[in-house]
Amino acid sequence: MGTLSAAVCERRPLVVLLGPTASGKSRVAVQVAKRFGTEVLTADSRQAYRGMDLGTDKPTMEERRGVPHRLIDLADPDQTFNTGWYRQAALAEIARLYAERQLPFVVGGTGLYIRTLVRGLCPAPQSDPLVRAELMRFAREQGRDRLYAQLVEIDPDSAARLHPNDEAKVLRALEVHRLAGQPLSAIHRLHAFQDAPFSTLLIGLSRLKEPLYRRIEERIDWQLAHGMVEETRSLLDRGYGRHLGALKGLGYRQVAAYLAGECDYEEMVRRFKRDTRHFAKRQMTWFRKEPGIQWISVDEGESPEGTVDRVVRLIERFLDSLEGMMSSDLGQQTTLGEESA
RNA sequence: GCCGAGGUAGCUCAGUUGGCAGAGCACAGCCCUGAAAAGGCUGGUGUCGACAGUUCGAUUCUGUCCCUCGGCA
Repeated sequence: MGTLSAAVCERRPLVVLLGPTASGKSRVAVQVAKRFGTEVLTADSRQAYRGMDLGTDKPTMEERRGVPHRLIDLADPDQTFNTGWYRQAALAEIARLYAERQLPFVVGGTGLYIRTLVRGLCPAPQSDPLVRAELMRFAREQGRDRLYAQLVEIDPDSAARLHPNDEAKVLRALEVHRLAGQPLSAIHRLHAFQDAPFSTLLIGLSRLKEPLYRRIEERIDWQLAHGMVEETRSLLDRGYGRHLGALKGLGYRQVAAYLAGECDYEEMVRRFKRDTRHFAKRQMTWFRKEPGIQWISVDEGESPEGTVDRVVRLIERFLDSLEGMMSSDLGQQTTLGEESA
């Protein structure tokens, strides 16, 4: 049975808990979800893959403590999970929760997924394997510069924005042009992340760099001690090759290189930790630019319960503000999150 | 103690036939609209071990000393 009033539910509230890897989101999230009698909607591009559990730091059944976790285990490692797929699945879960009068509570660190959930995804056509394969072959045979030259020709605005070496994005822009018959930059211009389908509260969990990096290393040591190498080996044995996007994720990539004899164990650990630190840094760069995040900085001494309380208070205040809104405010994005930004 | 090799960026090292020192990694900053844990861009002043000599000029050549690592004692 849900906890949202009809009035609040109509305003389509959406609460997001985000932060860099190893900031402690998952643990806090379970407690927060419990307090509001709701579920956890994961926003994590890697936890979407089945059979990739340890390496993606999926909470165990025990850790979930009876709180349903959604949007994980949606795809097999040889499928290409992506932003569009995620968004569609997430919107379906959110609609279901509203029907049950429950608060949608999104938790994760994949910045793009969160952004497209909160501000929409431009209506460009989804990726087409055939077109993509053809473009990749062109790039391989003719070189990146020739690929980029094509983009300069058909979509100079996108080309100006992208570096010739950024093959993945150059490829995508060419793909869209071919499928949609118009440049990606034109589609972006119309969209510009202007959708606001929800009244959103964004809560960010931050930690100082040093303690965060230490937590990252500790988690990796734990993962390796609890079967990370075996999990990777088992994926490879089942025929999921290293070229797959899923196997290019943190940890799996480094362990696979080690299993292939490309480096020794110690070097693998070093790279795993280093690349994860770099990733956390990139996440923070992304989140810093994201408007409206209300940051909670967690210091080392704080208990998880303390953090939970702070998050709960923010959410209660947010829900109260929605309760008090006139119906004419419907559809407007709340600015609660920007007050202390 | 003797012989050999070496002391240059946080680390590993390159280099300057004498002219304001440069790579990789680490680290830092940034970009991102269906691959996003992916992909991409940018950032190098450090008593060139110390002191003295030669020189217009020494991190580079010479001498002495200090330190590190091998080998022999």
